[in-house]
Amino acid sequence: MKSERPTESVARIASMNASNDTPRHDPTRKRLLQAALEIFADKGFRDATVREICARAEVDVASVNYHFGSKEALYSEVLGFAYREASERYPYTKAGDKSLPPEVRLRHFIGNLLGRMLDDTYLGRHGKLLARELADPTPTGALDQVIETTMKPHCELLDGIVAELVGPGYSEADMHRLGLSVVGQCLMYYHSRSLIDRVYPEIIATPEDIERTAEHIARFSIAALKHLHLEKPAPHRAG
Amino acid sequence: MKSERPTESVARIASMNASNDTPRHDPTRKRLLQAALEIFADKGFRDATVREICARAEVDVASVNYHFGSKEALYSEVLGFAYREASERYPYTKAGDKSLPPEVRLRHFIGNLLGRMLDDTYLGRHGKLLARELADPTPTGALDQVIETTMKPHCELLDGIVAELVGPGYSEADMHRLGLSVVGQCLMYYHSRSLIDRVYPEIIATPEDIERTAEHIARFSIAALKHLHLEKPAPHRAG
DNA sequence: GGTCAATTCAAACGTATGTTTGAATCGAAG
DNA sequence: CTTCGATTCAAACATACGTTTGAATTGACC
Repeated sequence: MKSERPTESVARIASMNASNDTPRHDPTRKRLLQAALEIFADKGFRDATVREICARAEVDVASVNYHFGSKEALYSEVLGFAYREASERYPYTKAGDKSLPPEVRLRHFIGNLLGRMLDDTYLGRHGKLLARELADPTPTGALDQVIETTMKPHCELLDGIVAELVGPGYSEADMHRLGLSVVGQCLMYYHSRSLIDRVYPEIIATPEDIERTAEHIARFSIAALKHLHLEKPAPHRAG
Repeated sequence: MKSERPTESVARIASMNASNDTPRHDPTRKRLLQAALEIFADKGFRDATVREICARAEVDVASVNYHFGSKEALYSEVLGFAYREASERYPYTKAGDKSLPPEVRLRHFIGNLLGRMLDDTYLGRHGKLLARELADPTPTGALDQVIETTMKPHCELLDGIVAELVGPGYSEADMHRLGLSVVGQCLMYYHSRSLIDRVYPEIIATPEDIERTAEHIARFSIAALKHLHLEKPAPHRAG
């Protein structure tokens, strides 16, 4: 038996999205968003409980239903919020600045992306939440919107940089594979952190190590892109 | 109030591990392992339920406790089983054959690793389960053993190939970063599958596409490794 | 056939969790 | 001060889920 309240809350969320984040003074809601971001990033959607989020936000468990309508709707809201905040903390303006050489732009892109994954301050949670959602999308359907509105433009930005570095003569699919080869090197530092911490803990142990890693990824990628034409595809393999 | 049964089951599991997989005719247990592998790979540890696993295996829910002691112990067993089976399906013998050139060996390594991630037949679940565990380790502690006994040797194998291709003059940490740059390109095809399917679905849509992707990763990596010495590290960045 | 250990079974148990409910409280406006 | 909508609250609800329990069944051995 659903009361009328969730419908009202859902409508409120819809108007929030449509108005592109109208400023609101609503301390409870803000506290919930912040607490949820921390706990969802840490534990994922399934393991995070409404009770734990509300305890951290110091509000009553019914508040999630009142302000957001459901745990899922809260998660969707948090995901969008996370992406917007990560973009502020790690902006892509230099990567998008076409007056800079493509090598420099690529370095900025990689530094930003890796920073989001590995920043252990409170803002690193945004990147972590996104990486987690990519690896195991929640049934909320929130990922589709985030990909369309924000991640896709970043993929296109990277495709442009890659195209300048590698030169002409590659299919569209291969151009995409090139971009993914760059991005994959960064994302694995989140997705395979458990392996890295056990096998090679020294390489991202400190902020300096992280910077060295970003520089290494940039160097590896630039070397690959500039010299790809020298490596011929291998002959087709049987079976 | 714990009965004596779990202790007995745990001791049985320990002797299984110690004896290096003594052959056993135990249809219920086998059916549970197989069903659990499928469902754990698909849904992860938390979302998979004992009831669903038992339904698929067509056994009673108490069987998990009887044969394995707990859901966690079942998962640990499945993880080890998954890794052993994946190694049979995608062996690393050619990648480890030092009579072959390092380029060829790297191609085999990458083809194996990517195949595990993207094989949609029943055997692909092994790689998927491992990738999932890497991204979000379960509280079972099972990952430590799998990493020590099997994944670490594969990392070392790759480190050897990389060393031959890149030549001397790099620190140990940088050698590790190089290996990870290769592995990361493969792993992202699992971990970021949700993004790829939405943004660039065409690049791993068919088995032929997957092969092209493996070839691309090999080519990118070989180009990078062979020409890394031509790319100087960028100057230190402020802030 | 009887005995005994192993195995299976359905029901029960104890705990967890998202959601709902109706009352109480709060804050703004008249 | 009263009214009214918004918000918060604690308790309850309905469902889910890993685990336990004691009885029933099975299979091997004598």
